[in-house]
This record gives sequence, C-alpha cells and structure tokens, in this order.
Amino acid sequence: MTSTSPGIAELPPDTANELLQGLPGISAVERDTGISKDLLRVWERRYGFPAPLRDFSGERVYPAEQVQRLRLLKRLLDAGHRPGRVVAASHEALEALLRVQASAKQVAASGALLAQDQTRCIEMLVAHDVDGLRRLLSQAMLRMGLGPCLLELIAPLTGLVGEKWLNGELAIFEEHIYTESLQQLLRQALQSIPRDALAERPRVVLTTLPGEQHGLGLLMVETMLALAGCQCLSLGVQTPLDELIRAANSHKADIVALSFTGILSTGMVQRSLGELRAQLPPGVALWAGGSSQALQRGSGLDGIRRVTALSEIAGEVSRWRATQA
Amino acid sequence: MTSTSPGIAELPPDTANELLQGLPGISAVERDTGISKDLLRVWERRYGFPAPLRDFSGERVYPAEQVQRLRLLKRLLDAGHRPGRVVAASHEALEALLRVQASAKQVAASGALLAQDQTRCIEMLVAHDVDGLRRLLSQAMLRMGLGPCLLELIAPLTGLVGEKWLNGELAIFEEHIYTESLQQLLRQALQSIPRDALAERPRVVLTTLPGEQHGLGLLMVETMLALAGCQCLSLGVQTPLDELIRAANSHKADIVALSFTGILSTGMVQRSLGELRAQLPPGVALWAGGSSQALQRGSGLDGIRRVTALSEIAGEVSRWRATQA
DNA sequence: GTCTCACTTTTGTCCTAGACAAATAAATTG
DNA sequence: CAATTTATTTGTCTAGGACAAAAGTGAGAC
Repeated sequence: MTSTSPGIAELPPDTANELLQGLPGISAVERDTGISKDLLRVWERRYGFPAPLRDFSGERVYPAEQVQRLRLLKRLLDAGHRPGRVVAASHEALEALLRVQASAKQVAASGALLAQDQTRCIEMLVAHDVDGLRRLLSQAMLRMGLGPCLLELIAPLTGLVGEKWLNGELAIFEEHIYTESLQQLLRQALQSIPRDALAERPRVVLTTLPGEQHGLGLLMVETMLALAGCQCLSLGVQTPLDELIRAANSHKADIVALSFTGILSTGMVQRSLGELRAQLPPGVALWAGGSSQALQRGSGLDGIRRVTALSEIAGEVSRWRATQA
Repeated sequence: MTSTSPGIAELPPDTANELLQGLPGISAVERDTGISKDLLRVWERRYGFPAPLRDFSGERVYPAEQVQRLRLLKRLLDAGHRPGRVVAASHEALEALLRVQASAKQVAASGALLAQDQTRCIEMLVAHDVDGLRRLLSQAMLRMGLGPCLLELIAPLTGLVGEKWLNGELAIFEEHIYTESLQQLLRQALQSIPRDALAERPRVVLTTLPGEQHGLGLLMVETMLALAGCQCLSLGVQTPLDELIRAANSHKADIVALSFTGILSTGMVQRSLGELRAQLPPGVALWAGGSSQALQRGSGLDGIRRVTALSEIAGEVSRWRATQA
C-alpha cells in the first residue's frame, strides 16, 4: 500500500505505526522510571501529565521526551518536591527548580573538610576510572587508617554521591559503580580485621528491614562494630521482622542493629521498631541508625537506642560493655 | 466492645486484626513471588486461587501457606506446566507434581560429585555456624582451586540452598546468612585474581535488570569472567535499561552480560532483551545467563547469546576472542 | 516565638470487572 | 502424517472509584 491515498480520516496506517513503533508502553516506562503503572495512570488523570499517545488497540505509548521528563520528575520528588507542584509544571519551571537545587548543593558541599580527596574520588568516578577510584580509596585507607578513613572520607563521600545522583550530576550507573567499588573495599577491610573466635561480646546481629535496599550503610556499621571488637552477624538487606527475631534468638544476640536510609515511611519505621522491641527479649538492646527522618523524632522509641552517626558507634559499644560489667 | 456479642457478622474486630496482623498484602506478595498484582487478582477471579483474606478496609491479605504455594506454582509454571492445570489443582496434586520434580532433581544432584562437602556446608548453615561455613568454603577453595570450586561446589550448593528455602527447610534469615558468607568469599577471591591493567579484552559490563535482586549469580559470573582474563565492570543489581546502555557505551564494552533468576516474567525478560539488543551497537555482544525460563525458549532471542551454565563461560570467552581475531 | 494537636488536602495504592492480543492446544484439511 | 485453521487459555491493559496514610495548615497553649 502506497502513501498516495489522500483521505485524512484514512491516515496512512503505516506512517502512524511507524511513529508509534519502538516507543515504550506503560510497562517499559515503569521499569525505566521506577514509577508504578498505577501512578502513571493516576498522574495522567489528575495532572494531565504524562499525556501518552495510544497505539492501535488503545494502549498507552510514551514519547521519549515524556519519559525523560518523568525521570526528572522522579528526581525532584526524591528531593522532596510535591507531585501537585511539579508534575503539571511547565518545562521552564522544572528547569528553574533543577538549577536552584544544583546551586544549593554546591554551597553545602564546599563546607566539608577533606574536600580534596573527595573531589578526586568524584573525578575518578565521572571519568569511569574504576581502578583509579579503588586505588585512591585504598591509599587513603592505608594513610588514614580504617576507622578515620571511614568516618572522615567514606561516609561524607557517600553522602555527596547520593546528593549528586539526586540532582542529576551523576548517572544511576555511576552511583552503582561507586557502590560496587566501595562494597569491594569495605568487605576486604572487614576481613582484614582480626576476629577473636572466642566468644567476644557483644554479639551483634545487623540488617535492614524489607524495603531498605541499600547495603552500604550496613557495611559501614559492620566495619565500625568489628573495629570495636564486636562479633557481627550481618543478615544483609531486607530481613522480615519475624525472621530477624528468630535470627537474634538463635544467635544469642546482645544487640540488634538496624540501618535506615529514609526510603521507608516514618510510620512503618516506628511500627516496626515498636514491634521489634516488644518481641525481642528485654535483655537484647535494639539500635537504630541512619539518616531516616523517623529517627530524628524522639517519640515512641522507648527502649531503642538511636545511633545517628557512625562516629558514635565506638562509644556506644563501650557504654554497652560498661552496663554489662 | 467485648467478644460476648454473638453475631457472626459482628466478629470481634480485635481478634480479626490479631489474625491479619503481619500478613503480607498484594504488593509484598508480588515482591516475594514475582507474580504481578494483576496476575494475582486474575488468578483469584478465574481459578479461585489464591483466596486471600481481606483486612478491615477490604484489601487482600495473604496467609503464609498461600504465599508458599504461590512460590511453588511459580516454580511449576517455570518448569512448563500450564496455569489452568496447576493453579486450581488440589494440594495433593501439587505435592505429587513436586515429588516428580524433586526426584528428577535428586537424580541430578546425586550425579554431582562432592555431595559430602555440600552436605557439610548445609549442616553448618542450619547449625548457624557462620565461621565454620566460611572456613569450610575457604578450605574447599584452596583444595580445589577457585574455578573448580565454583563450578562443582558453590554453584550446585547455591541451587540446593535455594531449593531448601523454597521447601521451607531453610529459614529466610539462614538463606541471608548463606548469601552474605558467599558474597564475602567470592569478593575476596575476586580480588585475588590478578588483573592486567593494560587493555585486556574483552571488556564486559555485567548487571541484572530492575526487579532482579539477587547478586550472587552475578558475582559468580564475574569471577568466572575474571578467571578467563576479562576486564569486568559490575554495576551491581537492578540497573535500568537505558543506564545499562549508557554504561556499556561509555565503557566501550565488548560484551554486556545479564543474569536472570526467574523472578521476572518471561514477557518482561524477552521484551527487555529485545530492546537492549536493538539499542546496543551491533558490535557489542549480549549474553544472557541464569535459570530463567525465558532463556530456555529460543524464540525471539536473535543476536543474544544464551549462557545457561557457569561452565560455558570460559568457552564462550574463547569463542569471542576467536571471532575477533 | 515555638510547640502541639486537630483538621484539610494531597497522594499513592488498591479495588472491580471488562477487553483483547499473543501464545498454546485442538481440530480440520490436504 | 504434516500443515493450516479454529478455539481456548493466559497475561497485560483499561477505566474510574475509593480510601488510608502522609503532608500541609491553622488555632491555641506555653
């Protein structure tokens, strides 16, 4: 069939198909943006964006620039903006918001110490020089020592990477590379810490709750605990509550340590911690750490020790030992 | 309100809540079984299973044994059974099917050597002797060598652990402990492989797609590739498609390797692979490995190399080198 | 001023029930 | 028996409604 037929209502279907071909459906957009199908549909209904095309059978088909904008929206949302204000906003408004964010972050970063090492690490990362990054970190670790390097370089660097990812200066895959490199480094360091096999106390079980995917914080905590002479058992990420309790019991844990990143809702965190406290034997301490908002507020956290910075860990372990003696 | 009121419709809400508390909703079941929300609902409508309870606001709440059975169903489906025959089937019929499968597996397992080492590892695991497990694995690795140990002990052992977890013989936290121990071991081994910094080919970028959470397979693949003299860049788990493409391009990858576990639906896997193949430069090879059913079928996977066993990796790398020369 | 508590709006997830195309099995024909 | 056509099965999509949790807002107490 040629395109010579002139009817408008009879728009050449080949052309239409041509245009729609290859464009992602709702499922692919969910996968690529991390925004659920339900949410994509409800945004469309409420805010008029996204405004996907429809294929021959009425299914949503998203132009590339809309997918791009959805990714930007996801970032703004993660940075704390509200959907009602940004989803329906014009392109210009979004650009402006992005610029504001970028400049705000610049200011915050310039205040940090050890800026030079950090900067060099970031440079390595954006240059995709993985080996260089690892070498740099290894050298810093040897120079500063494991503990100080962790506290003064790695922890703030991780925060910086997170920020840069949030405002788009780092791609997701670059953040992945950072995570992998650091994980490699920390696990290596962890194994180099001599472990006293003879019943060293306290025995610590550590993990994150279901939904918390990031294991880097966990690994840092484990390193600090190991440096403080604890017997650590990491369960990795996303351990269901009842499994955690079983693990703590069967391991005769003295302390159960949880790491939070802020992904989980405040309510969820508080409920989980409350239930955990209720189900764990009273003699077992419960430590909660990380940057979650839920931990900032003191209410409803009786019997739970908040450890909001890596640097506090050594002191907390000493305190625990003192109370046991 | 006390429980003395005899009306059936007015069942004591406290008791009901007690029973419903902690049971997973449809979202958690989707995460844990890999069966989409849509499919869970449509199975319920068509076959009468699952038959979830409802919480106070009418939302689905799945008893643990139904989740267990859903996992089993997923496995049977992956093995080629059809939903209409197995989803509505009686418990006995499923048990029978399971036995058939299990016996097939037994044969396969008994054919493998090193059954003794495997058994001892499992014993260590259920005894929660983490240090013992690590020691055992380390010793096996020294005795057998990294490659053989990986192929003949670790890979089948991991399969065994997965099965035992599926059957409920291993708790989730025990599986977590296994994963952590093995990860530690493999990363250590990985670092001990000398890396030639001078442009060694092929350059491989490896990761899993969004939704695939398990990184153990990835780590094993990375180890095998490193042993074969490849330059590996692991992006960890769950890299969005477009990010993967960017990473492959910016790293000048010769091969992009993906690992699948079977948690993603066959449709999703095939669509993603197809899109990836279309977007990657033709000169870049695309390898897909793992135990996903989607990879067993040959259809629609043009230009994609299926690598269904770790043992094939060395040969595939040689083949790649041969084609380049 | 700032903190707390009740109230309102916003927002993400779940619900029902129908439709349909792709995949698979079954039936028909050469 | 092989190849094609027809029928069934199956996964994903659609629509708009509902609602609880989270976030914002304002009044009053300290």
